Amino acid sequence: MPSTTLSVPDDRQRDAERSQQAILLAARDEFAEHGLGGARVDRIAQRTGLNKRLIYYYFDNKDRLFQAVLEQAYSDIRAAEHALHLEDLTAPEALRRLVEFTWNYYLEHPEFLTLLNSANLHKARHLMDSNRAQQLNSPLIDMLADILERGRKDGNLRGGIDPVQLYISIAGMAYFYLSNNHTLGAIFNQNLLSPKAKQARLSHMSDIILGYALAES
Amino acid sequence: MPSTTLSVPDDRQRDAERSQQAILLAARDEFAEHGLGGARVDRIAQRTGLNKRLIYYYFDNKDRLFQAVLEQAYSDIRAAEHALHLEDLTAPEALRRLVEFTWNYYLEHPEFLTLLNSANLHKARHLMDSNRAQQLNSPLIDMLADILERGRKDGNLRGGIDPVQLYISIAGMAYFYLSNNHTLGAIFNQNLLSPKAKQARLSHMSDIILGYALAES
Amino acid sequence: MPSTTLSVPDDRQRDAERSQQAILLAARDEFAEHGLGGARVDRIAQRTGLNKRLIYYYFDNKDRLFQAVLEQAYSDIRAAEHALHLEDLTAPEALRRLVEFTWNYYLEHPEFLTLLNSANLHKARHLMDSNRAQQLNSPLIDMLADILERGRKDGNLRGGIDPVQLYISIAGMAYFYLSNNHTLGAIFNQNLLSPKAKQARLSHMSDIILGYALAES
Amino acid sequence: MPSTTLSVPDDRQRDAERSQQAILLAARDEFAEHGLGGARVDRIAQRTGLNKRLIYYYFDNKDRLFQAVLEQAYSDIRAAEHALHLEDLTAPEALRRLVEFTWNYYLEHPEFLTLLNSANLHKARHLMDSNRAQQLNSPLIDMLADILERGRKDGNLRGGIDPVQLYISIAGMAYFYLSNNHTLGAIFNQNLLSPKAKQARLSHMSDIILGYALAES
DNA sequence: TATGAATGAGAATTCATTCAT
DNA sequence: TATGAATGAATTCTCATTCAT
Repeated sequence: MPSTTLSVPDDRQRDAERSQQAILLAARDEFAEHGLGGARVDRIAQRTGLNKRLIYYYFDNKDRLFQAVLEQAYSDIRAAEHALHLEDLTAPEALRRLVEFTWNYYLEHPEFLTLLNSANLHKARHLMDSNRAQQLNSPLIDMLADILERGRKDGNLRGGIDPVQLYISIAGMAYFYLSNNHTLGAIFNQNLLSPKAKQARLSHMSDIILGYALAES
Repeated sequence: MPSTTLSVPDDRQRDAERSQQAILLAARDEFAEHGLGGARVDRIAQRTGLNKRLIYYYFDNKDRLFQAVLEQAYSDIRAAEHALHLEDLTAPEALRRLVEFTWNYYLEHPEFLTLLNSANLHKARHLMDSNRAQQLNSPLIDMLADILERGRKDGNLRGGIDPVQLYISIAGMAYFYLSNNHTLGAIFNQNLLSPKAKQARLSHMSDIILGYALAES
Repeated sequence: MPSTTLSVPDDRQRDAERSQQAILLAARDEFAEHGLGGARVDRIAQRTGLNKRLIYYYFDNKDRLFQAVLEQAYSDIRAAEHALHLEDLTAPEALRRLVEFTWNYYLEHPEFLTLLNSANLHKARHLMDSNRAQQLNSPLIDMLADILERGRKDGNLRGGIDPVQLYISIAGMAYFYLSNNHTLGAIFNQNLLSPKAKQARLSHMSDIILGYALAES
Repeated sequence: MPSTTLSVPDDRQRDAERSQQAILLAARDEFAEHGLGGARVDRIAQRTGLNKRLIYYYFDNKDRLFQAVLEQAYSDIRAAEHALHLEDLTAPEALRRLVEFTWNYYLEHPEFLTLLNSANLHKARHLMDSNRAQQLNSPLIDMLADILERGRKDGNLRGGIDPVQLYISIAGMAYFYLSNNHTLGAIFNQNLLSPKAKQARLSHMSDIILGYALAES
């Protein structure tokens, strides 16, 4: 009567897992498109093809579903950050790589940006209620601190750089450009997402960050 | 004895104007707090003390009200930008002043940040439908281009800097810090809005921007 | 100081009269197009170019306005009926003339049909509340009775025809065709209002009525 | 023991069907009493005892509900027409039977008349949007054409009668009397719906129609 | 006479959520 | 686990009507 249930999930469990993932994905897209207030549980159900009732079965209510989506989003980006392996590069190369990574991740995960906007509109309440809080902690800050320290020692980065400030600046330069691309595009009357424009933005960001961090020779 | 009648609007006009302004202010706060989807017309009416019907009388529907709020927000920041008079300063000083202005404006007008987030969530549709579009155009870009050109000529700023890229970077560094301060605060477990933290952020931003723009000596 | 006011209306009175007529006309069209429940006081005001408040000033409320419109509509058709002078014709010609008149009046006053529909939807309550009730009484019934009697005496119409029944039949054959032309057109998939179709309808109606009323020879 | 399951729908299905029918019936009465513009969704819900939300669940909005009501009304009268079996009668008898049927159907289904009025007020838009359009097509026209042809061949009906014109005349004579009975009653100051009056009306209609259609001997 | 501003009661529609199976 | 039916509480928007001048 025991117990292989944990290691060998039966079909029902696999279906359950699959349903939850489908809901999570559909909810992520819905919340990203419409925000928390504009998202519709009905639409999420439609997106999955599953019954609306199931959403409540697995996630209790809309707010908890949003919380789960946020947790997943953070979990995803943390996994990507872990895969970076900046420690194998010189400090300046690592810094450049970090700028590239940030830019590309935001570019490839536009939903992440709007989800964060929504989370902040609600004063990060959903994150603070989360008990998977540990996954919020970015390893990047420690990695960045290491890089900065390593660069300082090697003499190819200047000293005295605050890793948190630098991280926020890198993220901010990418984030603002992409998150606000619609209003910026309207104001400047130009397409900020053409391949050329995207390339130019990354160059500019790298120039600024490395211009700031490189040791003066 | 006659004739100040032109400069002194009668009560009716004044009331209409006043009512519209009151609605606009209340709506701004409501939209800023809750986003477009989360805002409630009822609450806006309550905030003004006026009848809900009046909101529809003057603004037709929630979307047009949001549009009017955005127009006002842009109109306000453009007015502040006009008052800057950067042309009286040296190029490096003007640049530093611009960074400060951006930072302080966002700090003092947190509603502006969330309004822009909402506008972008809706793909800037409300701005594009606006026929007060000219007020979107920031004079800052031209001012910044002038500064950069002046600095290059005077030999105290490096050449080849794109004013649009630089503007977005300045704005982005301030915007991201403030707009996302709740999630960032949760992640870093620190208060980003203490006086000290705010001072540190402004210093960092100025350092980065000026470090990038100053001519190498 | 005295008194020509009754016979020589001053400008203000003329304006007042003109405003009331404008409202009445606009209201007639609005009620005819949308029915009593679907009519909008705002739209009536817009149609006149006058202020909405004026409608209430002159007509108290929407129901009384509808009542006034109905009274006017009956007054108009009674005036047209009075102008018929059927007494100058032989009985069969008078009958044919009456069929023609009915058909043409309905054709030229489509609003009359929908107004009557609305009046009946409300169980003629507005007419019964009217104190201009006398204008409801159609002279046609008496005229028709005279014709039928005259024809019987002259031997060119059969006897024993009830004028009320005949009147309702004439009216009904015209009314139903025109009032229900949209649904009939949809069912029969043909245009009932082409010149040819209208001509055919009038012929058919005359045939039926005269076929019924003419004395067998 | 198994297997009547196919013929006996389970409770859920039965309830859904029953709810929809209840809504349809209540809506029919509400629309018939007040017209489309005057009908209230709230009242329809109250009439059914069901939740108002359910109306939208099944019928989307008020206009589509009205459309469904119209479709049902047409479906009902078509079913009654199908049950007539006029082909077993001689042509004159069939014609008389048709007049009687029309009169009695309108008399027993007064809601049908006001529903049609409303449909026409809206220019039959709801019917034209219906994709159950085939149920609009009355078999009566074909039946009537057959009768007329049969009568002509048998020599007991005159030739050259247009079935559409005749159908509209029969319907119109009944419709107008009943649909406008309130205004007619007010004008003629008599009760048009007393048993005697109803009998007289049917006689008159039959006289007119048969007088018109019978072959002259 | 005429008008723009303002309102309360409602009316259609929506939405998150629960029921029953 | 999964689902269609059902609901109460909003929520946006409307409408006839009145206020104040």
